[in-house]
Amino acid sequence: MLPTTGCIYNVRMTTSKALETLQHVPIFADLSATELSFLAERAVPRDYAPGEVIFTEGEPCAGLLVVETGKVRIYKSSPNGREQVLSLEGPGSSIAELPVFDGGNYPASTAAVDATRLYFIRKQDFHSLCLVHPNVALKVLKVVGARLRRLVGIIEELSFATVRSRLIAHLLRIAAEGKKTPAGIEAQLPASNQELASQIGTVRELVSRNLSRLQAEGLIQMEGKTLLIPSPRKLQAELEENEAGR
Amino acid sequence: MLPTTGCIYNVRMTTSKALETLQHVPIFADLSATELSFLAERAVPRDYAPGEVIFTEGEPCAGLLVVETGKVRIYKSSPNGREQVLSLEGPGSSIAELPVFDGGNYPASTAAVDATRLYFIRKQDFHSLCLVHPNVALKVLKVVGARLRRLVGIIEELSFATVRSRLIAHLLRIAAEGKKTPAGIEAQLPASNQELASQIGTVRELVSRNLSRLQAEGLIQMEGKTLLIPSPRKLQAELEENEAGR
DNA sequence: ATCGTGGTGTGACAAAAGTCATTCTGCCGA
DNA sequence: TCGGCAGAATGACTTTTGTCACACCACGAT
Repeated sequence: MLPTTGCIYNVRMTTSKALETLQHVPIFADLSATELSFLAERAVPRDYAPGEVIFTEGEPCAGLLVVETGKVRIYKSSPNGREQVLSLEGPGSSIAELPVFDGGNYPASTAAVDATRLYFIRKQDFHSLCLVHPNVALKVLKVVGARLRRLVGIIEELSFATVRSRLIAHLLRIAAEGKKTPAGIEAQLPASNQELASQIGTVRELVSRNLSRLQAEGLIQMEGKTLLIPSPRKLQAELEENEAGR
Repeated sequence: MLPTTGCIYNVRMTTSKALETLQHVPIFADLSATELSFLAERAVPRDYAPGEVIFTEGEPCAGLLVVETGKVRIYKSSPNGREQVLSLEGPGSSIAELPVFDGGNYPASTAAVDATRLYFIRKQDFHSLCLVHPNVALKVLKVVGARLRRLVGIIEELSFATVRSRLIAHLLRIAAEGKKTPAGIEAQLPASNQELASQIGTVRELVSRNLSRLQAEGLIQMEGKTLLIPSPRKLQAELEENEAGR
Protein backbone atom coordinates (compact mmCIF):
# COMPACT_ATOMS: atom_id res chain seq x y z
CA MET A 1 0.00 0.00 0.00
CA LEU A 2 1.26 3.42 -0.92
CA PRO A 3 2.02 5.80 1.94
CA THR A 4 0.00 8.99 1.56
CA THR A 5 2.97 11.27 1.80
CA GLY A 6 4.75 9.36 -0.93
CA CYS A 7 1.74 9.77 -3.10
CA ILE A 8 1.60 13.51 -2.66
CA TYR A 9 5.28 13.72 -3.23
CA ASN A 10 4.80 11.85 -6.52
CA VAL A 11 2.12 14.18 -7.69
CA ARG A 12 4.32 17.16 -7.00
CA MET A 13 7.17 15.57 -8.85
CA THR A 14 4.97 14.82 -11.81
CA THR A 15 3.64 18.34 -11.88
CA SER A 16 7.04 19.92 -11.81
CA LYS A 17 8.36 17.66 -14.53
CA ALA A 18 5.25 18.33 -16.54
CA LEU A 19 5.84 22.03 -16.11
CA GLU A 20 9.36 21.62 -17.34
CA THR A 21 8.11 19.79 -20.44
CA LEU A 22 5.15 22.01 -21.23
CA GLN A 23 7.31 25.11 -21.11
CA HIS A 24 9.14 23.91 -24.15
CA VAL A 25 6.09 23.11 -26.24
CA PRO A 26 5.75 25.66 -29.02
CA ILE A 27 2.01 26.09 -28.68
CA PHE A 28 2.38 27.00 -25.01
CA ALA A 29 5.31 29.27 -25.68
CA ASP A 30 3.94 32.49 -24.30
CA LEU A 31 1.79 31.35 -21.42
CA SER A 32 2.43 32.80 -18.00
CA ALA A 33 3.80 30.63 -15.20
CA THR A 34 0.34 30.51 -13.66
CA GLU A 35 -1.27 29.30 -16.82
CA LEU A 36 1.38 26.71 -17.34
CA SER A 37 0.84 25.30 -13.88
CA PHE A 38 -2.88 25.23 -14.54
CA LEU A 39 -2.10 22.89 -17.39
CA ALA A 40 0.66 21.00 -15.65
CA GLU A 41 -1.62 20.16 -12.76
CA ARG A 42 -4.10 18.68 -15.15
CA ALA A 43 -1.61 16.88 -17.38
CA VAL A 44 -1.79 13.14 -16.90
CA PRO A 45 1.41 11.22 -17.65
CA ARG A 46 1.17 8.07 -19.73
CA ASP A 47 3.89 5.58 -20.53
CA TYR A 48 4.24 3.47 -23.61
CA ALA A 49 6.55 0.62 -24.51
CA PRO A 50 8.39 0.63 -27.85
CA GLY A 51 5.96 -0.26 -30.61
CA GLU A 52 2.90 0.23 -28.48
CA VAL A 53 -0.03 1.89 -30.20
CA ILE A 54 -1.12 5.17 -28.63
CA PHE A 55 -4.26 5.72 -30.63
CA THR A 56 -5.72 4.40 -33.83
CA GLU A 57 -7.06 6.17 -36.88
CA GLY A 58 -10.79 6.75 -36.68
CA GLU A 59 -11.04 6.74 -32.91
CA PRO A 60 -12.70 9.75 -31.33
CA CYS A 61 -10.19 12.12 -29.89
CA ALA A 62 -10.14 12.67 -26.15
CA GLY A 63 -7.42 15.21 -25.72
CA LEU A 64 -4.10 16.71 -26.56
CA LEU A 65 -0.85 14.81 -26.17
CA VAL A 66 2.60 16.18 -25.46
CA VAL A 67 5.77 14.14 -25.79
CA GLU A 68 8.03 14.29 -22.76
CA THR A 69 10.57 11.61 -23.64
CA GLY A 70 10.91 9.16 -26.46
CA LYS A 71 9.66 9.37 -30.01
CA VAL A 72 6.35 8.58 -31.66
CA ARG A 73 5.36 7.97 -35.22
CA ILE A 74 2.12 9.08 -36.81
CA TYR A 75 1.12 6.83 -39.66
CA LYS A 76 -1.56 5.52 -41.96
CA SER A 77 -1.88 1.81 -42.51
CA SER A 78 -3.36 -0.05 -45.42
CA PRO A 79 -5.44 -3.21 -45.13
CA ASN A 80 -2.57 -5.02 -46.87
CA GLY A 81 -0.27 -4.36 -43.98
CA ARG A 82 1.66 -1.56 -45.55
CA GLU A 83 2.23 1.63 -43.65
CA GLN A 84 2.95 5.21 -44.55
CA VAL A 85 4.56 7.38 -41.92
CA LEU A 86 3.24 10.94 -41.89
CA SER A 87 5.53 12.30 -39.25
CA LEU A 88 7.83 11.54 -36.36
CA GLU A 89 7.52 13.57 -33.20
CA GLY A 90 10.04 13.92 -30.43
CA PRO A 91 10.13 15.54 -26.98
CA GLY A 92 8.34 18.88 -26.84
CA SER A 93 6.00 18.08 -29.70
CA SER A 94 2.28 18.31 -29.31
CA ILE A 95 0.12 15.73 -31.03
CA ALA A 96 -3.48 15.68 -32.16
CA GLU A 97 -4.03 19.41 -31.73
CA LEU A 98 -6.09 19.18 -34.81
CA PRO A 99 -8.81 16.71 -33.88
CA VAL A 100 -8.95 18.39 -30.49
CA PHE A 101 -9.96 21.54 -32.30
CA ASP A 102 -12.21 20.42 -35.07
CA GLY A 103 -13.89 17.76 -33.01
CA GLY A 104 -13.36 15.03 -35.59
CA ASN A 105 -11.73 11.67 -35.14
CA TYR A 106 -8.04 10.97 -35.39
CA PRO A 107 -7.06 11.06 -39.06
CA ALA A 108 -4.17 8.66 -38.52
CA SER A 109 -2.71 6.28 -35.97
CA THR A 110 0.14 6.91 -33.59
CA ALA A 111 2.55 4.53 -31.93
CA ALA A 112 5.58 4.81 -29.69
CA VAL A 113 8.91 4.20 -31.39
CA ASP A 114 11.05 4.13 -28.26
CA ALA A 115 9.93 3.87 -24.67
CA THR A 116 7.87 7.02 -24.44
CA ARG A 117 6.27 9.22 -21.84
CA LEU A 118 3.46 11.50 -22.89
CA TYR A 119 1.30 13.99 -21.08
CA PHE A 120 -2.37 13.89 -21.75
CA ILE A 121 -4.42 17.08 -21.53
CA ARG A 122 -8.16 16.73 -21.69
CA LYS A 123 -9.91 18.38 -24.57
CA GLN A 124 -12.00 20.58 -22.31
CA ASP A 125 -9.03 21.85 -20.31
CA PHE A 126 -7.31 22.77 -23.51
CA HIS A 127 -10.41 24.44 -24.88
CA SER A 128 -10.90 26.60 -21.85
CA LEU A 129 -7.27 27.60 -22.02
CA CYS A 130 -7.74 28.69 -25.63
CA LEU A 131 -10.73 30.81 -24.80
CA VAL A 132 -8.85 32.72 -22.15
CA HIS A 133 -5.66 32.91 -24.10
CA PRO A 134 -6.36 33.49 -27.78
CA ASN A 135 -2.67 33.50 -28.65
CA VAL A 136 -2.60 29.78 -28.13
CA ALA A 137 -4.90 29.31 -31.09
CA LEU A 138 -2.50 31.32 -33.20
CA LYS A 139 0.40 29.16 -32.12
CA VAL A 140 -1.58 26.05 -32.90
CA LEU A 141 -2.22 27.47 -36.32
CA LYS A 142 1.51 27.78 -36.85
CA VAL A 143 2.18 24.26 -35.76
CA VAL A 144 -0.62 22.91 -37.90
CA GLY A 145 0.73 25.00 -40.73
CA ALA A 146 4.10 23.34 -40.52
CA ARG A 147 2.39 19.99 -40.49
CA LEU A 148 0.37 20.85 -43.54
CA ARG A 149 3.49 21.86 -45.39
CA ARG A 150 5.09 18.57 -44.55
CA LEU A 151 2.08 16.68 -45.86
CA VAL A 152 2.16 18.62 -49.10
CA GLY A 153 5.83 17.66 -49.34
CA ILE A 154 4.97 14.00 -48.95
CA ILE A 155 2.31 14.25 -51.64
CA GLU A 156 4.77 15.91 -53.94
CA GLU A 157 7.31 13.15 -53.43
CA LEU A 158 4.80 10.37 -53.77
CA SER A 159 3.35 11.63 -56.94
CA PHE A 160 6.43 12.89 -58.72
CA ALA A 161 9.47 11.03 -57.44
CA THR A 162 10.74 7.49 -57.79
CA VAL A 163 11.60 5.32 -54.83
CA ARG A 164 15.25 6.02 -55.45
CA SER A 165 14.73 9.78 -55.31
CA ARG A 166 12.57 9.56 -52.26
CA LEU A 167 15.18 7.44 -50.53
CA ILE A 168 17.97 9.86 -51.36
CA ALA A 169 15.89 12.81 -50.23
CA HIS A 170 15.13 11.01 -47.00
CA LEU A 171 18.77 10.16 -46.37
CA LEU A 172 19.64 13.81 -46.84
CA ARG A 173 16.97 14.79 -44.35
CA ILE A 174 18.36 12.30 -41.88
CA ALA A 175 21.84 13.58 -42.55
CA ALA A 176 20.71 17.08 -41.65
CA GLU A 177 20.48 15.87 -38.07
CA GLY A 178 23.69 13.87 -38.13
CA LYS A 179 27.15 15.10 -37.29
CA LYS A 180 30.02 16.10 -39.52
CA THR A 181 33.16 14.00 -39.43
CA PRO A 182 36.30 14.30 -41.55
CA ALA A 183 34.98 11.44 -43.68
CA GLY A 184 31.61 13.04 -44.30
CA ILE A 185 28.29 13.28 -42.52
CA GLU A 186 27.40 10.50 -40.16
CA ALA A 187 23.84 9.73 -39.09
CA GLN A 188 21.64 6.99 -37.70
CA LEU A 189 19.21 5.04 -39.84
CA PRO A 190 15.90 3.86 -38.43
CA ALA A 191 15.89 0.54 -36.61
CA SER A 192 14.88 -1.48 -39.66
CA ASN A 193 14.63 -1.23 -43.41
CA GLN A 194 10.96 -1.94 -42.99
CA GLU A 195 10.62 1.27 -41.01
CA LEU A 196 12.64 3.23 -43.53
CA ALA A 197 10.38 1.82 -46.23
CA SER A 198 7.22 2.98 -44.56
CA GLN A 199 8.70 6.41 -44.06
CA ILE A 200 9.14 6.85 -47.79
CA GLY A 201 6.08 4.89 -48.82
CA THR A 202 7.45 1.71 -50.27
CA VAL A 203 8.44 -1.82 -49.29
CA ARG A 204 11.37 -3.34 -47.46
CA GLU A 205 12.90 -4.98 -50.54
CA LEU A 206 13.14 -1.82 -52.57
CA VAL A 207 14.85 -0.02 -49.72
CA SER A 208 17.31 -2.83 -49.39
CA ARG A 209 18.08 -2.89 -53.10
CA ASN A 210 18.38 0.85 -53.44
CA LEU A 211 20.63 1.15 -50.41
CA SER A 212 22.91 -1.51 -51.87
CA ARG A 213 22.97 0.29 -55.15
CA LEU A 214 23.78 3.67 -53.59
CA GLN A 215 26.56 1.97 -51.69
CA ALA A 216 27.88 0.33 -54.84
CA GLU A 217 27.86 3.73 -56.51
CA GLY A 218 29.96 5.05 -53.66
CA LEU A 219 27.37 7.63 -52.71
CA ILE A 220 26.87 6.25 -49.22
CA GLN A 221 28.54 3.87 -46.80
CA MET A 222 26.86 1.81 -44.13
CA GLU A 223 28.02 0.09 -41.04
CA GLY A 224 25.09 -1.51 -39.34
CA LYS A 225 22.59 1.26 -38.83
CA THR A 226 25.18 3.98 -39.12
CA LEU A 227 25.07 5.87 -42.35
CA LEU A 228 28.03 7.76 -43.74
CA ILE A 229 27.59 10.21 -46.58
CA PRO A 230 31.02 11.14 -47.90
CA SER A 231 29.70 13.90 -50.13
CA PRO A 232 26.23 15.25 -49.52
CA ARG A 233 26.69 17.43 -52.58
CA LYS A 234 27.08 14.45 -54.85
CA LEU A 235 24.01 12.85 -53.35
CA GLN A 236 22.08 16.05 -53.76
CA ALA A 237 23.23 16.25 -57.36
CA GLU A 238 21.93 12.75 -57.92
CA LEU A 239 18.54 14.03 -56.82
CA GLU A 240 18.46 17.00 -59.11
CA GLU A 241 19.62 14.90 -62.00
CA ASN A 242 16.23 13.24 -62.20
CA GLU A 243 14.71 16.61 -61.44
CA ALA A 244 12.42 15.04 -58.85
CA GLY A 245 11.29 13.43 -61.97
CA ARG A 246 8.95 10.89 -63.31
CA MET B 1 -13.34 60.00 -67.93
CA LEU B 2 -15.42 58.41 -65.23
CA PRO B 3 -18.06 60.58 -63.63
CA THR B 4 -17.46 60.91 -59.91
CA THR B 5 -20.88 59.72 -58.93
CA GLY B 6 -20.53 56.64 -61.10
CA CYS B 7 -17.29 55.84 -59.39
CA ILE B 8 -18.76 56.04 -55.92
CA TYR B 9 -21.67 53.98 -57.07
CA ASN B 10 -19.24 51.32 -58.26
CA VAL B 11 -17.40 51.16 -55.00
CA ARG B 12 -20.66 50.77 -53.15
CA MET B 13 -21.71 47.98 -55.44
CA THR B 14 -18.46 46.18 -54.98
CA THR B 15 -18.67 46.53 -51.25
CA SER B 16 -22.18 45.22 -51.05
CA LYS B 17 -21.40 42.26 -53.28
CA ALA B 18 -18.30 41.61 -51.25
CA LEU B 19 -20.40 41.69 -48.11
CA GLU B 20 -22.76 39.19 -49.62
CA THR B 21 -19.86 36.86 -50.44
CA LEU B 22 -17.95 37.26 -47.20
CA GLN B 23 -21.02 36.44 -45.18
CA HIS B 24 -20.99 32.93 -46.54
CA VAL B 25 -17.35 32.23 -45.88
CA PRO B 26 -17.03 29.74 -43.02
CA ILE B 27 -14.17 31.51 -41.29
CA PHE B 28 -16.18 34.72 -41.09
CA ALA B 29 -19.30 32.91 -40.00
CA ASP B 30 -19.92 34.65 -36.72
CA LEU B 31 -18.71 38.15 -37.34
CA SER B 32 -21.09 41.03 -36.71
CA ALA B 33 -22.42 43.12 -39.57
CA THR B 34 -20.01 45.90 -38.59
CA GLU B 35 -17.02 43.62 -38.69
CA LEU B 36 -18.06 42.19 -42.01
CA SER B 37 -18.31 45.61 -43.55
CA PHE B 38 -14.91 46.45 -42.15
CA LEU B 39 -13.58 43.56 -44.22
CA ALA B 40 -15.81 44.14 -47.21
CA GLU B 41 -14.61 47.73 -47.51
CA ARG B 42 -11.07 46.51 -47.64
CA ALA B 43 -11.65 43.55 -49.94
CA VAL B 44 -10.20 44.15 -53.36
CA PRO B 45 -11.87 42.27 -56.20
CA ARG B 46 -9.69 40.55 -58.75
CA ASP B 47 -10.72 38.80 -61.92
CA TYR B 48 -9.07 35.88 -63.63
CA ALA B 49 -9.57 34.22 -66.97
CA PRO B 50 -9.92 30.43 -67.20
CA GLY B 51 -6.51 28.85 -66.75
CA GLU B 52 -4.89 32.00 -65.45
CA VAL B 53 -2.44 31.51 -62.60
CA ILE B 54 -3.37 33.29 -59.39
CA PHE B 55 -0.21 32.64 -57.46
CA THR B 56 2.71 30.30 -57.71
CA GLU B 57 4.27 27.96 -55.20
CA GLY B 58 7.11 29.57 -53.32
CA GLU B 59 5.95 33.16 -53.73
CA PRO B 60 5.60 35.16 -50.54
CA CYS B 61 2.01 35.46 -49.47
CA ALA B 62 0.40 38.88 -49.49
CA GLY B 63 -3.05 38.14 -48.21
CA LEU B 64 -6.13 36.04 -47.96
CA LEU B 65 -8.28 35.19 -50.96
CA VAL B 66 -11.98 34.48 -51.06
CA VAL B 67 -13.74 33.01 -54.07
CA GLU B 68 -16.81 34.92 -55.17
CA THR B 69 -17.58 33.21 -58.45
CA GLY B 70 -15.90 30.51 -60.48
CA LYS B 71 -13.64 27.73 -59.35
CA VAL B 72 -9.93 27.52 -58.62
CA ARG B 73 -7.54 24.63 -58.36
CA ILE B 74 -4.68 24.40 -55.92
CA TYR B 75 -1.91 22.22 -57.25
CA LYS B 76 1.71 21.18 -57.17
CA SER B 77 3.62 20.88 -60.40
CA SER B 78 6.67 18.84 -61.20
CA PRO B 79 9.54 19.99 -63.37
CA ASN B 80 8.47 17.31 -65.87
CA GLY B 81 5.21 19.05 -66.48
CA ARG B 82 3.06 16.76 -64.39
CA GLU B 83 0.64 18.24 -61.92
CA GLN B 84 -1.03 17.05 -58.77
CA VAL B 85 -4.19 18.80 -57.72
CA LEU B 86 -4.48 19.26 -53.97
CA SER B 87 -7.92 20.76 -53.91
CA LEU B 88 -10.61 22.54 -55.84
CA GLU B 89 -12.30 25.52 -54.25
CA GLY B 90 -15.57 27.10 -55.25
CA PRO B 91 -17.54 30.20 -54.24
CA GLY B 92 -17.39 30.92 -50.51
CA SER B 93 -14.04 29.22 -50.00
CA SER B 94 -11.14 31.00 -48.47
CA ILE B 95 -7.69 30.33 -49.82
CA ALA B 96 -4.21 30.67 -48.39
CA GLU B 97 -5.37 31.20 -44.81
CA LEU B 98 -2.40 29.18 -43.85
CA PRO B 99 0.53 31.13 -45.25
CA VAL B 100 -1.25 34.26 -44.09
CA PHE B 101 -0.96 32.93 -40.59
CA ASP B 102 2.40 31.28 -40.43
CA GLY B 103 4.10 33.90 -42.52
CA GLY B 104 5.64 31.38 -44.89
CA ASN B 105 5.43 31.24 -48.65
CA TYR B 106 2.68 29.60 -50.63
CA PRO B 107 3.16 25.84 -50.43
CA ALA B 108 1.44 25.28 -53.78
CA SER B 109 0.20 27.12 -56.84
CA THR B 110 -3.33 28.19 -57.61
CA ALA B 111 -5.03 28.85 -60.92
CA ALA B 112 -8.51 29.72 -62.07
CA VAL B 113 -10.47 26.89 -63.65
CA ASP B 114 -13.39 28.94 -64.91
CA ALA B 115 -13.65 32.69 -65.20
CA THR B 116 -13.21 33.61 -61.57
CA ARG B 117 -13.67 36.58 -59.30
CA LEU B 118 -11.82 36.64 -56.03
CA TYR B 119 -11.62 39.06 -53.16
CA PHE B 120 -8.24 39.87 -51.81
CA ILE B 121 -7.84 40.80 -48.16
CA ARG B 122 -4.50 42.14 -47.09
CA LYS B 123 -2.60 40.10 -44.55
CA GLN B 124 -2.50 42.92 -42.04
CA ASP B 125 -6.24 43.59 -42.23
CA PHE B 126 -6.89 39.94 -41.60
CA HIS B 127 -4.42 39.86 -38.74
CA SER B 128 -5.95 42.78 -36.97
CA LEU B 129 -9.33 41.18 -37.36
CA CYS B 130 -8.06 38.02 -35.71
CA LEU B 131 -6.66 39.89 -32.76
CA VAL B 132 -9.97 41.59 -32.04
CA HIS B 133 -12.02 38.55 -32.79
CA PRO B 134 -10.33 35.42 -31.51
CA ASN B 135 -13.13 33.20 -32.75
CA VAL B 136 -11.94 33.72 -36.27
CA ALA B 137 -8.75 31.90 -35.46
CA LEU B 138 -10.78 28.97 -34.22
CA LYS B 139 -12.78 28.89 -37.43
CA VAL B 140 -9.60 29.02 -39.45
CA LEU B 141 -8.38 26.10 -37.45
CA LYS B 142 -11.44 24.12 -38.47
CA VAL B 143 -11.03 24.95 -42.11
CA VAL B 144 -7.36 24.12 -42.03
CA GLY B 145 -8.27 20.93 -40.23
CA ALA B 146 -10.55 19.86 -43.03
CA ARG B 147 -7.81 20.65 -45.49
CA LEU B 148 -5.32 18.59 -43.54
CA ARG B 149 -7.66 15.64 -43.52
CA ARG B 150 -8.05 15.88 -47.24
CA LEU B 151 -4.29 15.91 -47.72
CA VAL B 152 -3.94 12.84 -45.54
CA GLY B 153 -6.57 11.22 -47.73
CA ILE B 154 -4.57 12.00 -50.85
CA ILE B 155 -1.44 10.55 -49.29
CA GLU B 156 -3.32 7.43 -48.38
CA GLU B 157 -4.58 6.97 -51.91
CA LEU B 158 -1.24 7.73 -53.52
CA SER B 159 0.66 5.33 -51.38
CA PHE B 160 -1.79 2.47 -51.13
CA ALA B 161 -4.11 2.53 -54.11
CA THR B 162 -3.68 1.79 -57.80
CA VAL B 163 -4.63 4.24 -60.51
CA ARG B 164 -7.78 2.22 -61.12
CA SER B 165 -8.86 2.48 -57.51
CA ARG B 166 -8.07 6.14 -57.32
CA LEU B 167 -10.05 6.77 -60.45
CA ILE B 168 -13.06 4.86 -59.15
CA ALA B 169 -12.87 6.65 -55.83
CA HIS B 170 -12.69 9.96 -57.64
CA LEU B 171 -15.66 9.16 -59.85
CA LEU B 172 -17.66 8.30 -56.76
CA ARG B 173 -16.71 11.60 -55.20
CA ILE B 174 -17.79 13.42 -58.35
CA ALA B 175 -20.99 11.41 -58.37
CA ALA B 176 -21.75 12.60 -54.85
CA GLU B 177 -22.36 16.02 -56.34
CA GLY B 178 -24.26 14.78 -59.37
CA LYS B 179 -27.97 14.20 -59.62
CA LYS B 180 -29.99 11.02 -59.49
CA THR B 181 -31.84 9.95 -62.59
CA PRO B 182 -33.86 6.79 -63.21
CA ALA B 183 -30.84 5.38 -65.06
CA GLY B 184 -28.41 6.05 -62.23
CA ILE B 185 -26.34 8.97 -61.04
CA GLU B 186 -25.34 11.56 -63.56
CA ALA B 187 -22.42 13.93 -63.11
CA GLN B 188 -19.99 16.12 -65.01
CA LEU B 189 -16.39 15.12 -65.61
CA PRO B 190 -13.62 17.73 -65.67
CA ALA B 191 -12.99 19.46 -68.97
CA SER B 192 -10.22 17.11 -70.05
CA ASN B 193 -8.74 13.74 -69.21
CA GLN B 194 -5.54 15.56 -68.54
CA GLU B 195 -7.23 17.44 -65.74
CA LEU B 196 -8.79 14.30 -64.34
CA ALA B 197 -5.35 12.71 -64.44
CA SER B 198 -3.76 15.45 -62.43
CA GLN B 199 -6.54 15.26 -59.89
CA ILE B 200 -5.73 11.65 -59.15
CA GLY B 201 -2.00 11.94 -59.65
CA THR B 202 -1.36 10.12 -62.90
CA VAL B 203 -1.16 10.72 -66.64
CA ARG B 204 -3.69 11.27 -69.37
CA GLU B 205 -3.26 7.91 -71.00
CA LEU B 206 -3.95 5.88 -67.91
CA VAL B 207 -7.13 7.81 -67.29
CA SER B 208 -8.23 7.19 -70.83
CA ARG B 209 -7.53 3.47 -70.66
CA ASN B 210 -9.12 2.98 -67.29
CA LEU B 211 -12.23 4.90 -68.26
CA SER B 212 -12.57 2.74 -71.35
CA ARG B 213 -12.15 -0.35 -69.29
CA LEU B 214 -14.72 0.71 -66.69
CA GLN B 215 -17.09 1.43 -69.54
CA ALA B 216 -16.41 -1.96 -71.11
CA GLU B 217 -17.12 -3.56 -67.78
CA GLY B 218 -20.44 -1.77 -67.72
CA LEU B 219 -19.64 0.05 -64.50
CA ILE B 220 -19.95 3.49 -66.06
CA GLN B 221 -21.30 5.11 -69.20
CA MET B 222 -20.04 8.27 -70.81
CA GLU B 223 -21.45 10.71 -73.26
CA GLY B 224 -18.95 13.42 -73.87
CA LYS B 225 -18.10 14.82 -70.47
CA THR B 226 -21.26 13.50 -68.88
CA LEU B 227 -20.76 10.51 -66.65
CA LEU B 228 -23.50 8.06 -65.84
CA ILE B 229 -23.07 5.56 -63.04
CA PRO B 230 -25.84 2.99 -63.28
CA SER B 231 -25.02 1.39 -59.97
CA PRO B 232 -22.83 3.27 -57.52
CA ARG B 233 -22.97 0.22 -55.29
CA LYS B 234 -21.30 -1.98 -57.88
CA LEU B 235 -18.62 0.63 -58.41
CA GLN B 236 -18.10 0.92 -54.68
CA ALA B 237 -17.87 -2.85 -54.45
CA GLU B 238 -15.16 -2.79 -57.10
CA LEU B 239 -13.21 -0.49 -54.80
CA GLU B 240 -13.46 -2.65 -51.76
CA GLU B 241 -12.57 -5.73 -53.75
CA ASN B 242 -8.98 -4.56 -54.01
CA GLU B 243 -9.25 -3.32 -50.45
CA ALA B 244 -7.62 -0.02 -51.39
CA GLY B 245 -4.87 -2.42 -52.07
CA ARG B 246 -1.43 -2.69 -53.39
C1' DA C 1 26.75 -26.17 -29.91
C1' DT C 2 22.16 -25.75 -31.73
C1' DC C 3 17.94 -23.88 -32.50
C1' DG C 4 14.80 -20.19 -33.37
C1' DT C 5 13.93 -15.71 -34.60
C1' DG C 6 13.93 -11.35 -36.77
C1' DG C 7 15.90 -8.64 -39.96
C1' DT C 8 18.53 -8.70 -44.65
C1' DG C 9 19.94 -9.48 -49.41
C1' DT C 10 18.68 -11.26 -53.82
C1' DG C 11 16.97 -13.55 -57.90
C1' DA C 12 12.97 -14.47 -60.56
C1' DC C 13 8.81 -12.98 -61.65
C1' DA C 14 4.33 -10.35 -62.24
C1' DA C 15 1.82 -6.31 -62.29
C1' DA C 16 1.34 -1.57 -62.68
C1' DA C 17 2.70 2.77 -64.27
C1' DG C 18 4.49 5.56 -67.57
C1' DT C 19 6.27 6.81 -72.44
C1' DC C 20 6.10 7.14 -77.32
C1' DA C 21 4.21 7.12 -81.64
C1' DT C 22 0.28 6.75 -84.32
C1' DT C 23 -4.40 6.92 -85.48
C1' DC C 24 -9.03 8.47 -84.74
C1' DT C 25 -12.68 11.85 -83.96
C1' DG C 26 -15.31 15.83 -83.40
C1' DC C 27 -15.37 20.51 -84.17
C1' DC C 28 -14.18 25.12 -85.77
C1' DG C 29 -13.06 28.34 -89.22
C1' DA C 30 -12.16 29.36 -93.90
C1' DT D 1 -16.99 20.99 -97.83
C1' DC D 2 -12.41 20.75 -96.63
C1' DG D 3 -8.44 21.29 -93.80
C1' DG D 4 -6.54 21.75 -89.56
C1' DC D 5 -6.28 21.02 -84.78
C1' DA D 6 -6.90 19.61 -80.00
C1' DG D 7 -8.11 16.12 -77.29
C1' DA D 8 -8.84 11.16 -77.03
C1' DA D 9 -7.87 6.35 -77.83
C1' DT D 10 -4.81 2.75 -78.52
C1' DG D 11 -0.95 -0.49 -79.40
C1' DA D 12 3.82 -1.51 -78.36
C1' DC D 13 7.25 -0.95 -75.38
C1' DT D 14 10.19 0.33 -71.11
C1' DT D 15 10.74 1.25 -66.52
C1' DT D 16 9.42 1.03 -62.03
C1' DT D 17 7.33 -1.07 -58.46
C1' DG D 18 5.87 -4.71 -55.89
C1' DT D 19 5.56 -9.91 -54.65
C1' DC D 20 7.31 -14.37 -53.52
C1' DA D 21 10.52 -17.57 -52.23
C1' DC D 22 14.52 -18.64 -50.25
C1' DA D 23 19.16 -18.33 -48.47
C1' DC D 24 21.85 -15.87 -45.09
C1' DC D 25 23.32 -13.82 -41.28
C1' DA D 26 23.64 -12.23 -36.05
C1' DC D 27 22.23 -13.04 -31.64
C1' DG D 28 20.07 -14.68 -27.64
C1' DA D 29 18.01 -18.59 -25.24
C1' DT D 30 18.13 -23.35 -24.32
